[in-house]
Amino acid sequence: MAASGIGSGTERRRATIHDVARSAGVSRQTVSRALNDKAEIDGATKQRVLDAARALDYRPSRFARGLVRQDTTSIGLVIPDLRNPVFTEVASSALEAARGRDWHVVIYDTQDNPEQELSTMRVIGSQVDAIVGYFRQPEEELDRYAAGMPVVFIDREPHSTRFSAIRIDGEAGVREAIAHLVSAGHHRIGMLDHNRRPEPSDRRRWFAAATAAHGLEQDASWVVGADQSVEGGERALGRLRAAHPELTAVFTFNDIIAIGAIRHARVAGLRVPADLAVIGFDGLELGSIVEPPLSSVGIDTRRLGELAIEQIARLLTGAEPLRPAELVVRAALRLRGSG
Amino acid sequence: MAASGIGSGTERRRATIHDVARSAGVSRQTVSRALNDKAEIDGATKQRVLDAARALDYRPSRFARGLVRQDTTSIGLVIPDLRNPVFTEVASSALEAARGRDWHVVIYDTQDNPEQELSTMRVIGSQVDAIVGYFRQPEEELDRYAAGMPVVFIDREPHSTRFSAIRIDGEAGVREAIAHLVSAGHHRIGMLDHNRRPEPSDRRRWFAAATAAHGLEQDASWVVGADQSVEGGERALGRLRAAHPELTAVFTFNDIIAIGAIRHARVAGLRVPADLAVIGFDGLELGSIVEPPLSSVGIDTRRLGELAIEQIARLLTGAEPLRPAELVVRAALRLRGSG
DNA sequence: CTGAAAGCGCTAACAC
DNA sequence: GTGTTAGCGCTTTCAG
Repeated sequence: MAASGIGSGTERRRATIHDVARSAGVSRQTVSRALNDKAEIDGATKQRVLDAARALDYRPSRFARGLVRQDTTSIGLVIPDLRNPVFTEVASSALEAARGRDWHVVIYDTQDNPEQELSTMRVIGSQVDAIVGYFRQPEEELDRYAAGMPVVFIDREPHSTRFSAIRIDGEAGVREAIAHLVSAGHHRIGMLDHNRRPEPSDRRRWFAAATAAHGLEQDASWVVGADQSVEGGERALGRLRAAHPELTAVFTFNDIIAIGAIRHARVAGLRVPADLAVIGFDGLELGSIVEPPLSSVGIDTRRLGELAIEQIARLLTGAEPLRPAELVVRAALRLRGSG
Repeated sequence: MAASGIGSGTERRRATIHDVARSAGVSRQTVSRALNDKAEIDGATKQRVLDAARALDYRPSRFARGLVRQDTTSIGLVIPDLRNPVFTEVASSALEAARGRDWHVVIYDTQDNPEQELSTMRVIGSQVDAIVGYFRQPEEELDRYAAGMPVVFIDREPHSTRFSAIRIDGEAGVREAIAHLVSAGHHRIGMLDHNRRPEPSDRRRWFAAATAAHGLEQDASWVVGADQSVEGGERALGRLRAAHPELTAVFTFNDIIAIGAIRHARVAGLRVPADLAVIGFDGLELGSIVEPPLSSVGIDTRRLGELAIEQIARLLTGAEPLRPAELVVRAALRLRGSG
């Protein structure tokens, strides 16, 4: 009987601890002891058990094990689109924070489709202990599927206390950005917002407040919606410039859109930042590879991930949860060249 | 005896199906029926059970459920660095393919650290049914920790039949790239390889073969190693140009390094592709946001993900696994502007 | 339509 | 050192 599994038979049943015990001529707990490196076991028996286990291609059932030692926790991370660097950085940070607690992270990509948020919730519900991520569906809908599981939103304000949320506070950062632009002589500043509900975005509100504070011209025509993609930003800036040819600076909902804006500028023969200043939001590493490097109101994604995981931990253990005021990540202006 | 969760105390014990049954005054199986939407149950009883469950904040144990219905499968996806777009695209593709089979994907980021591959293997071993990902550790090491689990490598040639692998075949694509450069008049072509073992990389071998086929000058001085980052590419091109100022084109190990090369060129005042042509490898979406857009020998990451998942499926069910010759993704030249 | 019994695969107690 | 006895929480027979 060769070492590497039965392979040859047509039957497929995974060996259990029982099979190993029988094959090694010991009891099940002896097998368990050998496999889990317990102290109270004879060296020779242990080896015999290990050999038998290997011969049978035995692997313990994670379900049986999880059932009896109630320790492993895993959380679900729900992301709209893993190919979008905005979310990748957050995912990476959450992963890092989770590793620190020996948690497992099951990741779900909803493909930017709200319908999938619900199906994900349902399927995830029976696989993880808590959920953190981005959601667009109404809270009642999500709650229906979440079945009482702890849920932490990212970048979304919950209405009820049923959900926690990590809030991104970019008010001061956006104010900085606008102040910087104004001091550089810009008075015609537009914005490329996202183009989906809920509108207007917080970021737009911060923009409106900041421009108002400087007495800049302000009406809805200075803001246009953009798809969350480079092409989206490119097109949106086209529309904005059509409405306001006198534009000299633009603030965007996120860095991806900002990169689109820079590309539009280049195609249109505008120098950045001389003819058109561009400031994004998020502060992605990605921003440093475009030319000129993107200035941005950036957030600390590592802290964001850590906060989310910390809150989950509290929710899970029943410890005092962090209060909304503590669940905030503040953004700050990072000048890199484009604005 | 009672001993059940009083809920109001400081104790935290999750309600079980038993608690719900008692609270609703029915048996455990009736609860199970209500929760799983089975047919044979009275509407009123069902509602009563559901209410009780909600009141107790009951959620079924995934372990107990998994133990009895042996269906849910989850796989581990091991990635060196989720912030590196090279891996993000692959991860995203694997996720997509896994969703199609209702599999769960637990993702692990080894932070580019081979040590972590092993610890990840160990911790992952008891949490997933199979593993797919990038590894640098020797096979024997990995095998020691993988405990007989199916493992599929990405972009790595296994020595034994113990492991499967998805191979990236860029030979023809690199040949195309070099042919293109030569036909555009380039005869001094260098390469920025990666700088870690095993060296030389396949990509370097393909490069050597392709340049040799065109009778180009060829020795080790035309290839320099680079860190897998934009800065790495930037520095490496500096060294290459120092050795060969007459260089007019460069092929790189991957797109990230290529982007660094483009940046170096800009800083050095070289026009791309007029003074220096740059062709990367991978064909990332990312390449289209730099200026000029990056030409690259690209692979179909979706197909890569799908192949990996398909192979895992076969390994898991005992079906005939795909043969190495079928586990190949071929790369092809994608001209976009930089070369 | 509902309940009683049995067992999924494993480990934590306690025996010996 | 090793085996025996009990469950972990759930779903599946099979009776009623």
